[in-house]
Amino acid sequence: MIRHRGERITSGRIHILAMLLSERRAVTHHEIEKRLKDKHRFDRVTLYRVLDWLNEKGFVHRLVSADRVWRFRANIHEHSQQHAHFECLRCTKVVCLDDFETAHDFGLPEGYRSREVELTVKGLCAECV
Amino acid sequence: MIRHRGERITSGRIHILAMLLSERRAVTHHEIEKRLKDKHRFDRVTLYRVLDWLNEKGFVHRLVSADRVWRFRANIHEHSQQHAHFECLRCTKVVCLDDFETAHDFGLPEGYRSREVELTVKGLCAECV
DNA sequence: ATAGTAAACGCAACTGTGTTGCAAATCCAT
DNA sequence: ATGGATTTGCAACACAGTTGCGTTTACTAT
Repeated sequence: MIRHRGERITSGRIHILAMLLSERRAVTHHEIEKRLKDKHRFDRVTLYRVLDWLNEKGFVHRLVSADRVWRFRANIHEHSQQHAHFECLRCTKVVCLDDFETAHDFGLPEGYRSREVELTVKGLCAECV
Repeated sequence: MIRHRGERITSGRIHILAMLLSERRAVTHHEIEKRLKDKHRFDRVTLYRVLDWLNEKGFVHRLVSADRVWRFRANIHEHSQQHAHFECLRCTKVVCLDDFETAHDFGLPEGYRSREVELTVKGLCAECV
């Protein structure tokens, strides 16, 4: 995937992107570190840099939830300007809701320009209900 | 307002709530500190605690934006479970959009329960266009 | 294959937000 | 006014994320 776009390949990028692709939730850097610790041990900084890079290149997207921690998720629909996420109020898990459509007219003030829309639904996930 | 609800009054709570009520944006603790520095100087911790308290008591609400900083805003419509915010991608200003209605069915997974909905529109504000 | 170069990595040190423990100050009911 | 609970300020801390820099790695040109 990465080579196909003519980008530089490193083992970090491969493992991290593969892990994110296999995961349907948005995950924190801790979760990534933990899941990859047998395969490859990364410095925290490297992890952040790889994730930023993946984000910049459009392979993943990044979101911040109520605990103020970045979470990352592989992009399924590229170039999508709409994201919807569910945050569990109890276990803080974040799930991406891929299929949503919004009414687009949310009374923006005069002169304001919308570029991206993010919808966050907070509640309880199936395990925490 | 605070007394009316039978809650304890302190000068911090008064000044901070008054400031938030007079402001139509969601503001960071820095902005609050700056705006109040002639009237009253607070310790950072006190500010956070007052803001948490105001949030718990439902006088204000709290949101985290892309810079991972809490922002606070006085509640206009109490008990509202829907918030909409606009974030400027250039100046990171946050404005609350009070009038929005959502289509309510965002395909939550089986067993998930929605309790709060937050819509964030990212783009450029009038000054940054 | 090999050498050279640009990019990526690891380490250490740093920044900034937000939190905790505790003693001193303040609020408010009596 | 006074006593007891609540708030405040200070110092120290926790943790996510960042920066600088010297070393290593990936790719390119030979």
